[in-house]
Amino acid sequence: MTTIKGGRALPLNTILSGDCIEQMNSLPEASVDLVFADPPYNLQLKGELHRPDNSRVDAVDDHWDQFDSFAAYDRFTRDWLAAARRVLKPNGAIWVIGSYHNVFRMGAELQNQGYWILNDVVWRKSNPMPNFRGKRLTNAHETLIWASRAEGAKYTFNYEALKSLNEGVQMRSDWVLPICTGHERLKDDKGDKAHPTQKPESLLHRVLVATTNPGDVVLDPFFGTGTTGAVAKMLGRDFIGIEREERYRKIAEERLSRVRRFDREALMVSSSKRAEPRVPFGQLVERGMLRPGEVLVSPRGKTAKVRADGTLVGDAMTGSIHQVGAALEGAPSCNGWTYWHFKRDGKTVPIDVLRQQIRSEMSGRPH
Amino acid sequence: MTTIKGGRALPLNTILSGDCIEQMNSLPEASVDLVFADPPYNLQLKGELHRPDNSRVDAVDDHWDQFDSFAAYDRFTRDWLAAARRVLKPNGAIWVIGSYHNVFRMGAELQNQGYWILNDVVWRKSNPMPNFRGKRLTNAHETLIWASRAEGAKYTFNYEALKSLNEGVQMRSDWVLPICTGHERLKDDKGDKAHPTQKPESLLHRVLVATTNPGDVVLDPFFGTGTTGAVAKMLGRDFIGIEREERYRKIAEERLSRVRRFDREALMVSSSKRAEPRVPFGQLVERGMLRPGEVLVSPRGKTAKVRADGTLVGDAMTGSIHQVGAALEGAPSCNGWTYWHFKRDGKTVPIDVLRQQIRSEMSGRPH
DNA sequence: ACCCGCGATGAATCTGGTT
DNA sequence: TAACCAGATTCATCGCGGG
Repeated sequence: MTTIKGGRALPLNTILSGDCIEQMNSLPEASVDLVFADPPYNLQLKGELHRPDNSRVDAVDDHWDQFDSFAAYDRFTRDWLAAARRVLKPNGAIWVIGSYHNVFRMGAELQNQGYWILNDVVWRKSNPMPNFRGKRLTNAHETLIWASRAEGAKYTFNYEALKSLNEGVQMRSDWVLPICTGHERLKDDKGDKAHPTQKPESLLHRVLVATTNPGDVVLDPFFGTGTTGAVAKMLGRDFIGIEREERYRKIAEERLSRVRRFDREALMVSSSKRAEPRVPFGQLVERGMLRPGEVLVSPRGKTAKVRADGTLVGDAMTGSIHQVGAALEGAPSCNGWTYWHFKRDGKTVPIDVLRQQIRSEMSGRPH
Repeated sequence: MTTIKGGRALPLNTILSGDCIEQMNSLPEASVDLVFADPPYNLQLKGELHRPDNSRVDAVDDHWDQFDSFAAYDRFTRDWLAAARRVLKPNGAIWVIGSYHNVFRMGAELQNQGYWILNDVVWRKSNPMPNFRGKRLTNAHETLIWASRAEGAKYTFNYEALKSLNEGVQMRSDWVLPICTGHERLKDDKGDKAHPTQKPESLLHRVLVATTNPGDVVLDPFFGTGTTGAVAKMLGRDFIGIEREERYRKIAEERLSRVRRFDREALMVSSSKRAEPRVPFGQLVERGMLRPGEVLVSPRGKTAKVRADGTLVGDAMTGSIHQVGAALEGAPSCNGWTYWHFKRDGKTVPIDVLRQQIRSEMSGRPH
């Protein structure tokens, strides 16, 4: 348990029982970094059907019947998404997963509530169940939606880590992963599958590496047998689970007790340049790596002269390395660090090399 | 022109001008077999976007894609879907295509109106535009929804035809197809793209082969430059197009005049050459075949540790399996797959064995 | 004829810290 | 809060021109 402002406890790394909406509403607001939600779509709604105006269903037309069950599902979706939004930190984000039965309704409601969709992601199953009757296409994928709490939020995205996971190429919105089978698939006493829709750990691994950092709090309001919690624990994230069914909670507890966290070094992830400390160009001059008066050269042969204050003098233009580069190229912007080169021993070297040198001195450790 | 019951003419193989809702409402009810609709996506683009090389991205900023609010877009969606449903035959079906900006709203409204969703289909683009700022996943797919006019309708589905299109394996709900480029992409007088969102003929080919028969009537209420009509004509289906913008209608008319029935069949057999699928090393980690923190060994006894993002940590060096191998050997390059080994049951095994395992799971994998 | 390198481009809700 | 500005960021493919 961790105590946060207001003195209320955040029940970290535990599974709460009961209704997820009530439980989320009992948590302090703005307290979790990420929500991962795999809600049910086969709700048993018959018997509690009301139109929005509370009139009775007279069932002349099964179209109406359908409308009412969609309305009930929409109410449920609206309520749990609102509860999730309340507990999310301002820069938090959410993942939801579903199939065509429910994902369109979730996506529309996410937008209605002010969540800001970042990507929809297709989980392409490498080993789906075939369509036996040959009446439709093999349903070989599920859809995830990744959204920040609001437009403009500074969501977490470990771009470089995902690029590494994908062998150096930018990660796409379609992910090929096998469904959960074999030893990973939890069984009950009778050897049947313990949960009908257990998600593969590989899917959660990718989600959590992509959009959380170690120490983040991940909430799963439909915890089931605890895949989210298990992967969170492995990856050094904290989790909060909510699950209504006691039998799933028990299986999840047992599963979590067996999970071990990976060691700290393994959890470090490739970081982007953006995360590295900023080095002002002037420092290269101060340190004598470049001399005032020295001439820098662009790839296409333009030149500029270094001044003592770290500005450049080009053709009819003075300013930062970026400004002068942009002006010379007629471009909207320019990264002066990679644009400008200097000469040493007959070789032409980008000035970024000097920045790297300073950075490695600062960290004392090469990356 | 064909005359049907009630004496009203069905304007086959022509492009109607004007508002698609009005035009659909002027057609006789229950008269078309299939609707294919590629409506405005309601993209909400803020500023300009530049590629890393500073070139400007030519974005979809056309007036027809602008809506004031979700409410306005929802009204538009409700109206055109209702109009389409009226003109559909009882056993008719509809395809809509969209991205995360609009597809959830379309899917929900389809369900609300009593359409019966049969599949959602993912068009996985083999050559999408990358995410230039590294802030999200590459948006590498669009979503299609296939729905019958009502639950229980006897919709058309050419199961065997699709199976043969797919080298004898049941067609899945994810289709890998390139975007429309090269000579197929229509250009205007200035050599720029004539329409910002022209769809590839291969996509329409698959849709029409799957869910229509020769002689069926296909209606496209957002005809654009006429891809639906062109493929329908090639395949011996009749079409009705509706398009508001005169410049698109003119281009489509000209295009259709050049199309000949059948001349495409031979070409459309998907190229059988298929390279071995690339398996990123990171997938072995995500799938739990290797654990973060686990130590890999080289033939000459060098070691490195696996991280959660699929990179290796060696002596004073972090990077891909290939980079770290090359660095340790002082070689310009290194095939990490054969260089690195892991231990299981006392045996030392190259990691390439695990890659083979994944590939065999994927095999039989259709495109 | 064939190969290679270069430039162009595609439905995109695409920055973030400091002053 | 708005303005300013440093500076980080791309993959597959096609067409074309030169060798």
